[in-house]
Amino acid sequence: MRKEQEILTDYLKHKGLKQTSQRGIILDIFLSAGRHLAADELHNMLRDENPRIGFSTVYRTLRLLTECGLAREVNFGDGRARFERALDKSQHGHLICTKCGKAEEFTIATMEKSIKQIAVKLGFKPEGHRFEVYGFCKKCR
Amino acid sequence: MRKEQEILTDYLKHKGLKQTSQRGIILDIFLSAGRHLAADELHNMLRDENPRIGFSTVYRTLRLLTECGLAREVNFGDGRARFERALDKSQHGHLICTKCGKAEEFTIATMEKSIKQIAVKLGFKPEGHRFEVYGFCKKCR
DNA sequence: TTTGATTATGAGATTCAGTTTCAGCGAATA
DNA sequence: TATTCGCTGAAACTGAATCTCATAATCAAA
Repeated sequence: MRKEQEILTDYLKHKGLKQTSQRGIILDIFLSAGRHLAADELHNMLRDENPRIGFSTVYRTLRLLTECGLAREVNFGDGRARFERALDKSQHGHLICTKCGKAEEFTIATMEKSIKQIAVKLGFKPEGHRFEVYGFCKKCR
Repeated sequence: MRKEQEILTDYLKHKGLKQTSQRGIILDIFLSAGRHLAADELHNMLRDENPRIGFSTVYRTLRLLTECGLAREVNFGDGRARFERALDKSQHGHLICTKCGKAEEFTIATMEKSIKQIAVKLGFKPEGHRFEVYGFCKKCR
């Protein structure tokens, strides 16, 4: 069993929730897909193979994956929540093209440290962050 | 006439748009208010003095202010667009308390440089960015 | 001024993503 | 296998944002 499936299983057990085929399928698709999927995009990807899985379930499962640390919600300012893999991925920022909508990732090693310093100075306890740069990608500029 | 009013007037003239009392009032309230106002919050602030100004107008005017560079749209992840003064304010990040919802600002002078370096390396042309840190503020931690 | 072209306004309707509801369904445990 | 209790899917609902349209207001020209 892949590590992510195990994490989900453990989380469900721990919370007294149930293992269902839908949850397994959704996790699989989520992991195999590229990054930054909106709930309805994932739902569309399921449709062909699993036409009986409803949007609500996809949505609820993405929430579940976020809760148990397998997914992370990101927002690119277009009013749709997107989800990306969270496990084994360090925090990073996104370069979002305002023309074609593509999102690239970038890491800033010093970013984490800077945040901590600022937060400590202001008595703020950081739990997570979001760093997005908007502009034009190589193709669209 | 304050500088901001002048900028709005110039912008309207330039675009062939019309000066209206509503636009003046909304700009005034926007400038006098604290930061990070949602459209409906601003609308509520108007209500007592100007019960005839509709929400649509507030909303459209905030868009207008954003267009002409007087306002900037910020998003704190709760699904509501907020607006803050843009003029004479350097780019900054926000520390957002996930408990009480309060947002503090912090400046990121060194971050600007990092962004530019990264963008250049990836062929990305940055136009603006958003940097938000979520956590617990001094009171709520 | 008055006129006339054109933009602005406000109330309500619409949209759209996200969320909730609820009547069965199905997984887990004994 | 029976019983319990969470899960599912379709549809209804929510709330913010956006659009529509009849009427009102602006402003440049006469």
